[in-house]
Amino acid sequence: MQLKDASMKTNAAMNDSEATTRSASTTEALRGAILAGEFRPGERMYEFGLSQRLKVSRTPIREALKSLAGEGLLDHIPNRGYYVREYSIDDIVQAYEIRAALEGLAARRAAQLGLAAQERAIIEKALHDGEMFLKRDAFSPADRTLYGEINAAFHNAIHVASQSRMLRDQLRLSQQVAPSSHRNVIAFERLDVRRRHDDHHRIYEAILCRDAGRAELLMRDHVEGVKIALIRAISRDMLPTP
Amino acid sequence: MQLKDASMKTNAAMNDSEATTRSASTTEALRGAILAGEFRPGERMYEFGLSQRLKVSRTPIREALKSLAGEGLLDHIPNRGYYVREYSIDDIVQAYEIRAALEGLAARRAAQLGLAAQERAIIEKALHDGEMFLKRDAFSPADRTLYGEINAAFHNAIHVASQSRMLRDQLRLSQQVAPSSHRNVIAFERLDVRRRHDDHHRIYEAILCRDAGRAELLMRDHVEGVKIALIRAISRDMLPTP
DNA sequence: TCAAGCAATAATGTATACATTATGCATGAA
DNA sequence: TTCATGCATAATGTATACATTATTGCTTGA
Repeated sequence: MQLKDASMKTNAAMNDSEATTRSASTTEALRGAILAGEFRPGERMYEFGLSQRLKVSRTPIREALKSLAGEGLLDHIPNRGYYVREYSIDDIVQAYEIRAALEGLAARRAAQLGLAAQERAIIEKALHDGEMFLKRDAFSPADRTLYGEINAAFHNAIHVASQSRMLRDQLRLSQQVAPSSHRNVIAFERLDVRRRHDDHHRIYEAILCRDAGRAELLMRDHVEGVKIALIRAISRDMLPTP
Repeated sequence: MQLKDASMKTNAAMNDSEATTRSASTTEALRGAILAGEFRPGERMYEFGLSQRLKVSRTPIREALKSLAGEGLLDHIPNRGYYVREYSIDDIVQAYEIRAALEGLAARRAAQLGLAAQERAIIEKALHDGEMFLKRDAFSPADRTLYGEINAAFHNAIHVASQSRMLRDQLRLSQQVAPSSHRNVIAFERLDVRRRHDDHHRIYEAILCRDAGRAELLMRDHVEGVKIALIRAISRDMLPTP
């Protein structure tokens, strides 16, 4: 368990990570640890143990746990503590369905409202970076992270362009699923990446043309495509291990 | 302010409302009060004042506030307290867009998975109750609440039938918007209610036929229809008051 | 041998004291 | 007057003591 010390005052020099309160930095630390898979699904989160590890009292720990439960990362059973929420394969597939619907909506709104210059720049950079990426010979594990970032930049710009806080919040919830273990199941072959990247180009064009219906359709199909790829990858992995 | 005492042990006989902890009952009490419009949008929620009113210490109050912030009912500014979140008309319209997408998804899943006998029964009762309701001569304010319940029963049954906790959670978030004030703006004329109720019949048929695509389309259009009615009602109300 | 029940222990829930941060007002100088 | 400064006040943030609830393991009785 690699949790960093979340206390601030005791450490002379703070991280530049802008931690306002211990509650906030504890929340970030725990969220990161959960998403990084440092806790097993179903594992119980003991307040006292966490407070010792993070060098804070139980109070900010409890606040962090409550927040993370609200985000769906933990389950809370009164008088029985917090547990890392388990996401089944089916849950993750469902999350993609939800995300597909919401991303579609975001793309539609982005097309309706139009893109700001800065948003266009970010998207075009993401498209360019994607092209560079695809010129490589092979994809290392680190490359997956890299393309993940390029991909996130593209989608994030559209979320921002949708100009809807609620939509962004809901999208964040639908994306914040499945730590580590399940995530790497996703198929990551050249053809898949190529296809998804081409989707990005088409979606961007539709948004530029202010074709809201088309933007929504393409975006929704794009995310559904990832869902399908995931299902394919799973069923392929399942066959050898009956 | 009509907040009830949220403490349990001091009261000999508890409400049957199954309160497990003071945190939980406080959360319920505050959520209900906010949704009932007992706090004005933008109003600050002082921990100490609330703790006095609800006769509990600040600890459960703080837990409740954190939960409600996670649900989107409050905004939290570190070191500056919690505030009742303000939802603009545009926010509410956006919420309907999100809800339309998610309800559509729920209907699609319900059609794919099929309805259990109990779910069918609930939906048919809601359809029947709606018919009875429409036979009335006039609609009193109390009737709005009644039809609201019938409507909620119908939609809720489909949420359950979608068999997706995440979808239900996200739907709850998208519905838990706009207390009191804004909510009553919605057009509530016979033709509107008739139309929406007919939608329900058609949606149910599509689900029964396991026509997932049609169920989704109809449901989405159904909720979009409410959105349109809302926009119409607003622009109508706007004209007299420049 | 097994089940029921009862400590003992450990965890969560709650209250409260203390620490830190924001806010408003008074004071004083430009 | 106007603005800046600093202190008093009040609010939130944090730690901690105490209360309540779960859990565990042991004892006891059948």
